[in-house]
Amino acid sequence: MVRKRPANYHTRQGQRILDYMKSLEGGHVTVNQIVRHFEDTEDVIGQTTVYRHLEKLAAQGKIRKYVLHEDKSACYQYIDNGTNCRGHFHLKCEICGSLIHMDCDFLDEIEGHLLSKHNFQINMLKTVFYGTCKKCAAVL
Amino acid sequence: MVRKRPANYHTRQGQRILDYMKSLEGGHVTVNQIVRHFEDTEDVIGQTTVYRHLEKLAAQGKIRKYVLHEDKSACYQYIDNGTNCRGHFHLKCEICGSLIHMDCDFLDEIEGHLLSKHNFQINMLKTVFYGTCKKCAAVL
DNA sequence: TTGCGTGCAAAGGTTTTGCATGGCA
DNA sequence: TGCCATGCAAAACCTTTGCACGCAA
Repeated sequence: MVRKRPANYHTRQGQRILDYMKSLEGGHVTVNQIVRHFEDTEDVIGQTTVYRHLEKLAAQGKIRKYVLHEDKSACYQYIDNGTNCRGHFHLKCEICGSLIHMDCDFLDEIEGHLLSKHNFQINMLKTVFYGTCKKCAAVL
Repeated sequence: MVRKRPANYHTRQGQRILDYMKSLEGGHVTVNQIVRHFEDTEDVIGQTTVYRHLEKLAAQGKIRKYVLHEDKSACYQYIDNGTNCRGHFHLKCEICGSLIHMDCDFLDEIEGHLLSKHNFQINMLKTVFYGTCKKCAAVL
């Protein structure tokens, strides 16, 4: 029998990474930025460790991973558990990077359409709509 | 003065790549798949050449480049100016990993709603709907 | 002939993996 | 003590660039 353990030891590195992600208050960072941040504080954490923690946190739903086109590397962002993200979609601006939470009844229409017409059960927690937000569209 | 020449020589490789993209009838391929395709036909084309042609074709608007999250490499798709210029949904099954691309008028509704109600211009090339496909839902 | 096209090789960058060591419980 | 976590080094990948040679016009 394969038992999947929680296996979440409390380590200095794990705690520091989570704390740092929280401290960003919604801002997004790349793995490299995280590594450099800890180098600056002389509290070095190996990049392999950073990758592995981010992967774990993303799987737990504590952070979200983005792959923005302009950047070559992925961006990660902490998700505040205080706000319940279950009932809405996320809009990610590809230009300024801001994440917009969309609470709207239209959500049900999308969900219903995909399920009834395409037999597809959408996962709202993971799905992100990419595009251009109001502010950035105005500048263009 | 910098003069940008058209500089479009007609070559075997360029023609074969364009023909192949057209033959896919809307399907996606990666650079690797293209290279392997020509290896199979014993009409080998270097991957550098493939990259450069795809870049050129994308700049000309003849093909579309997708950078999908989970995939490591970019996907390219021929754009049929007659029928296929509208774009489509991308549904990614989180269980079996299959990518479903489907044309549906509902796309316009989503686009319109996000723009009119939320001032958000969605980028359908980048947006992927995550969830569970029909087959995998049946197994669960 | 001119100069772009081609493709090998190598570089550049991100992410993953192997493995010996370190550290939590 | 038993595992998991860590992090160095190396591998695995994708994409771009340098350069000599090929080929279209």
